[in-house]
Amino acid sequence: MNEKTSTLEQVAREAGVSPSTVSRILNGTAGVKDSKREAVERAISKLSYQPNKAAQALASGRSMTIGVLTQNIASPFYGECLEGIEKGLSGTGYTPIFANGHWDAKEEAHRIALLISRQVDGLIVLTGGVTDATLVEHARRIPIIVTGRQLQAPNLVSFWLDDAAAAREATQHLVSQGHQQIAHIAGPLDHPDSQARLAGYKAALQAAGLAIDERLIAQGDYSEMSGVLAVSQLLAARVSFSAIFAANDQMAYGARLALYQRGLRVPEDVSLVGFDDLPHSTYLAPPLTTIRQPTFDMGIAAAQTLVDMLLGKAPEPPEMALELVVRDSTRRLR
Amino acid sequence: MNEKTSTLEQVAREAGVSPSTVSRILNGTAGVKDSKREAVERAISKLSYQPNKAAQALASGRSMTIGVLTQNIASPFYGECLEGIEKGLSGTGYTPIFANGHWDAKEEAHRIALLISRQVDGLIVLTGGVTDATLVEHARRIPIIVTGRQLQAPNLVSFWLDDAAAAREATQHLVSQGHQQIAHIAGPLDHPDSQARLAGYKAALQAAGLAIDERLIAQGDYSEMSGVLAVSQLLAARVSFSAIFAANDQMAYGARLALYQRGLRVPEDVSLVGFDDLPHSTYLAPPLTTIRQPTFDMGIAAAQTLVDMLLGKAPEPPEMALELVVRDSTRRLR
DNA sequence: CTGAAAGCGCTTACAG
DNA sequence: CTGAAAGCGCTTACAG
Repeated sequence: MNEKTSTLEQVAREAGVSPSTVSRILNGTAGVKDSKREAVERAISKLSYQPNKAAQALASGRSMTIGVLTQNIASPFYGECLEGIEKGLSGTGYTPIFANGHWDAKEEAHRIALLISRQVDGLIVLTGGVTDATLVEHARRIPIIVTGRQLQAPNLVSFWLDDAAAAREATQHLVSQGHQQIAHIAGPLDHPDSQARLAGYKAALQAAGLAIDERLIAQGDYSEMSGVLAVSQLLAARVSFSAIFAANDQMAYGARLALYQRGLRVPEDVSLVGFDDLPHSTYLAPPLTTIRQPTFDMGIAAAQTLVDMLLGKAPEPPEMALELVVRDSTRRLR
Repeated sequence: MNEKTSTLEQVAREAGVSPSTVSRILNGTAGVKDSKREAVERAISKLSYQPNKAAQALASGRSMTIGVLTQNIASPFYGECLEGIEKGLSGTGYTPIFANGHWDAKEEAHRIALLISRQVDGLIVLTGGVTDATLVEHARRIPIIVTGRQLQAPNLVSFWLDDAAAAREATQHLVSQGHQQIAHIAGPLDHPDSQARLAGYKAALQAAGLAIDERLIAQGDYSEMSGVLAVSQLLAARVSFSAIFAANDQMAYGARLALYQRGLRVPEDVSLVGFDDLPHSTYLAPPLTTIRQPTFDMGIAAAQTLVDMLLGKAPEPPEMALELVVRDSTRRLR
């Protein structure tokens, strides 16, 4: 064990050329006589040479890596987006490096600093609580894409979606089906998107001339378990409702289980709407009506936009939107 | 934009000491007079200095990173394990770097080579089709942990669980509830674990003196959709069954939806068992009886064992086992 | 306890 | 088209 790997210098010696030439062949910089190229390629495969990325990064000043800050790699919500980023980066020469912020602004700032000390050439920040100021500061050194907020700054592009409008549309969908008693399971209120979804819910009720009853608003934290508890809370309040709009799919899953355990059928007794359209939502029984987030496409777009910036091109972030997907968990009130 | 970061040399100048001293303070190597330490620490925070990891890796020969090869970061199955690895590594100074193999042996080998060229100090390989020989070869240079196979080699530790025994237990559970017509939804048969689970299913039937009816074995590919299709296929075969054992939870989810769509209740009409115990399975309606994989714990163990190897300690991989978790999707046949 | 110096494995102006 | 040389930002024997 602990064998040494071969170096560029050994390849050069083996091929009878200078290290500079090997480097140029490796990087496709400048033309090189065919005979030498072949000799070098033979030497490379003979020694099964792999360039040392750390040395390349140090010498060139570019690591060819992109830092990606998520909150929680294991969450189904981020998974889709990471796949998109990987896809968007494939073929560009850049490799993603993932880090977890764990929904903690301090931790996020720390992880970003760590990514930067790893010499990432660009940064993709997926939501989170790190301050705008921190991002703007980092953008002075490397290009940044950030999702889930609106932020204007040089060398930084933000992707933002209108959560309030989508929440309003989701609620409006229930209203249009004749529901008048519509409960809401809110997400953590320190998340801007939870606030927006709650606001959209209220706006839709008001627009329909329906009263907002605080007893029909339960507080969750985006976890499945909190969806279960929210339904208990709602039922305990003894204000009847025929529909629930949950601020994310995971809480909708929890709500669905809680209803099931109490013998309440979806959608016969209670219509249910989620938010996110996680991959699993199609497979819920019944399939869940929800707001589709373009997470995968956003991952692709984030990657491509960042690469454009790295290449000095003007970034052209595509338009993306949230959309209501009607499936079987909602039905007209009879 | 493109500001320069500060370097160790600048810190040294600012603090009025030599670069060597700054380096020693950074690494805790050798003692240093308090007055100098303070001066250096002041300089570091004044310049908000962050060491360049690429340079550190090059100079020291250690990158303090661990390569982690998964098949699919976005899958709920790997997510848990990655969380475990992150947790097991936290506080050790090592950072994980994730790569996706996409269930393609060629791609896996390529990703591993890429991780190694990134100078990772160790490797964790989560299942996959890369050959034993490739792993053994790489283990000559860096320590490796591999899951999902039994492999003996120097500088390499493998974690293996007895899928066949667990599948047998799952099936036996159904038998003990009086089920005699038990269907199986198999996983992709080029996966060793799918084969083992199928074998365990058959073994349990034989042990119970029940016939193996090939019409009750449907072929899936571990995806939810294939679970949906498998149920169609099973139903089309017109051989009655009162229970289904799916080779993974995702296919069980698909099966659950397909049964729902046909008006078949779980567990009243059909009992359902999965395999994996994904986080979501607790929230299925009804909560799914399944085989629990210690994915999170395995992630922790993989990380700790690898760090032990890196520290020159004798690795002591803990014992881990699969276990049946009985929830509400199975019931005694009446 | 501390510094000067060599070296890690590359890239890239600079010459030719 | 190609090579010699300097340099990227660190670490670490080697001296003292």
